[in-house]
Amino acid sequence: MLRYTLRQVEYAVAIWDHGSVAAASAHLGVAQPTLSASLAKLEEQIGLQLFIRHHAQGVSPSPAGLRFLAEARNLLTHAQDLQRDMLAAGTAIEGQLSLASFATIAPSFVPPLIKTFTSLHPKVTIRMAEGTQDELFKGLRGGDFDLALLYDVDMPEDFTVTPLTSFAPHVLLPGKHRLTRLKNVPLVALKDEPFVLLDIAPSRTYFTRILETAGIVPKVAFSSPSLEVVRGLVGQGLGYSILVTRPYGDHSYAGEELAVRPIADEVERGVIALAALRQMRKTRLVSAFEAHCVDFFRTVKA
Amino acid sequence: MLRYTLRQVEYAVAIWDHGSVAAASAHLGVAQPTLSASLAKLEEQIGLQLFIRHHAQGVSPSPAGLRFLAEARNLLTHAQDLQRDMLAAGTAIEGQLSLASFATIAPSFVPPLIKTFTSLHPKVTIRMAEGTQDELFKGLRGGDFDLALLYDVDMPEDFTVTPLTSFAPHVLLPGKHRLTRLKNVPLVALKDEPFVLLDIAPSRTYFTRILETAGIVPKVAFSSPSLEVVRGLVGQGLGYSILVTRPYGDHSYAGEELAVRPIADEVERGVIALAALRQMRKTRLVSAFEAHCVDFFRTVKA
DNA sequence: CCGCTGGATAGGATTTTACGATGCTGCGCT
DNA sequence: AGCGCAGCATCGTAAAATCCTATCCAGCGG
Repeated sequence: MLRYTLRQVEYAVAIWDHGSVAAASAHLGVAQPTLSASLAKLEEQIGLQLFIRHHAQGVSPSPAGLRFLAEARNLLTHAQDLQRDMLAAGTAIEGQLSLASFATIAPSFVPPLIKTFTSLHPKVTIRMAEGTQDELFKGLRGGDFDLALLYDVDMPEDFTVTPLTSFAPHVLLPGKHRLTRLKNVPLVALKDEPFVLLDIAPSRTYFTRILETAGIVPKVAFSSPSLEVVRGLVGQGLGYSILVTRPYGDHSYAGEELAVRPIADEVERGVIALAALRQMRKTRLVSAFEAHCVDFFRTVKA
Repeated sequence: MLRYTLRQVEYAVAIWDHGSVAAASAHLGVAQPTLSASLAKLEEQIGLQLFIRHHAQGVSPSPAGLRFLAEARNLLTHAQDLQRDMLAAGTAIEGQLSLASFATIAPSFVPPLIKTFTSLHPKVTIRMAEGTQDELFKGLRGGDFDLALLYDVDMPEDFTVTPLTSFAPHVLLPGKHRLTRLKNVPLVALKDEPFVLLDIAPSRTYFTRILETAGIVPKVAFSSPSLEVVRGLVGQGLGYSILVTRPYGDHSYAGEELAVRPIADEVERGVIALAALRQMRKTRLVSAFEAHCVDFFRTVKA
């Protein structure tokens, strides 16, 4: 248990600097008896007489006091540095931001977001992480991330959600599929086709809900948690898929041609949002990044 | 002005270490609401949320909190180190002692005193200084010295004095002086001899007082603040002197023979003492050295 | 000897810190 | 599904710390 306070150290060092209790009192804007008592108490608590009192002539450090005071000043600056850093961390836009992103969203949006934000605020560094929705939730709740970029689907109550933009899901077909003739694909047309499901929460429930809302029971032929594996499977002609994320270039990793078609029906759009733990008080850095994301997607859309 | 206390930091770090307020409470022996309130206040004062609260599952640091806590732990160990050092400085026999000595006493006694003390307490270092009585007083009052070794003559009221030993003053004569025939020299025999005065306070008044008490008005032919210069002057046959300090070997620096004779009269002895500022609370190191000096002179005399 | 300077003390108001008791909420067990 | 448990927050209150104003007291200088 510590037996002295930073306040006491602060006062003692000020008395040292000014050579007298009275001078320190004037300089600190604290009553002289306050300093006198504080010093007496500090001396009692550390069991060391710090100053020699000269009547009407101030005080001077004792030999042992001198050693304490030198060290005490170090401690004081240490404490002041910490305070400065922390006040800055709460109010300035600098330091580290921990951003997590849903795996399929990250590649398209995180790099440009970071690029534009850090060029506005060069003193900011951003740590990135990816994961499934559950991992993002866990990370936010566990304090691993400040913010998470994800789809606004099945969000628990303890998060705040800031919608950024939305995308209509599309049908993904093998390049040579007969339905590629259609400009827009009605969901009923997929009724009997084999379905390749992107199997990550919450995408899984989102996609099946779209189909079931249209009265279709999807025939899940394959499923994978990897977007690129799903695209590869479709490319191989093993079925169709319904996706929101649309990488640049309509080819799978293996090179097969893919066809992307809008859905003719009115369907629930995939809403990309920024989530934060509701109970977390946001630092200015976090708020600034949040605002930046909103801006970014507004200007991208326009 | 610092906006947080070491106590708050201590508690916050403990909460971090134990993963929950309740666990920290049990470990610190402090009521849980106390920690809870202390933490809330700290968070408010530094403007940062440090922990995320999990209902019935403890707390975990937020991303920003983690950075604070890491730094805070450094500060805490810094503060604890300082406290440990200072408690040790007050109670253990280690660290630095600042010892001043009256110039003529130093050469004979300071080296053996230090030798014996540091061999008993190897962790002690001793800084030495020499000076005239006035310089010793000033240094003690100004906090430059812990203790001063001096003659107990004309001591102001604001010092404590610990007598260590005493020496009878002696008459110093040129080697060939006619009075060297006497085994003891009565002071009246010096009545018309030229006197060489060791002119340092308080020796000056001490020696003249001895002579005047015997009804003699000394004929001061020469005076010098240096013991060895006085001995040299006597060696040259320029007069006699009265001294207390008696170096080994009865020759001056220049090599002239000197004769030392006891004083036949009953005279005031020169009392060597250890002085400290009365208002100074003594550290254990200072007390130990004081006790050692008393011991040392008791055994030397025996 | 008197006034000035500067530290210590006294008394009292305010703030802080601590406690016990209790409330509230999510998790896990039955 | 409900219930108990775990764990943080809140409330009320007592004790302690902090700070203020007013005053005292001791050296020093004129």
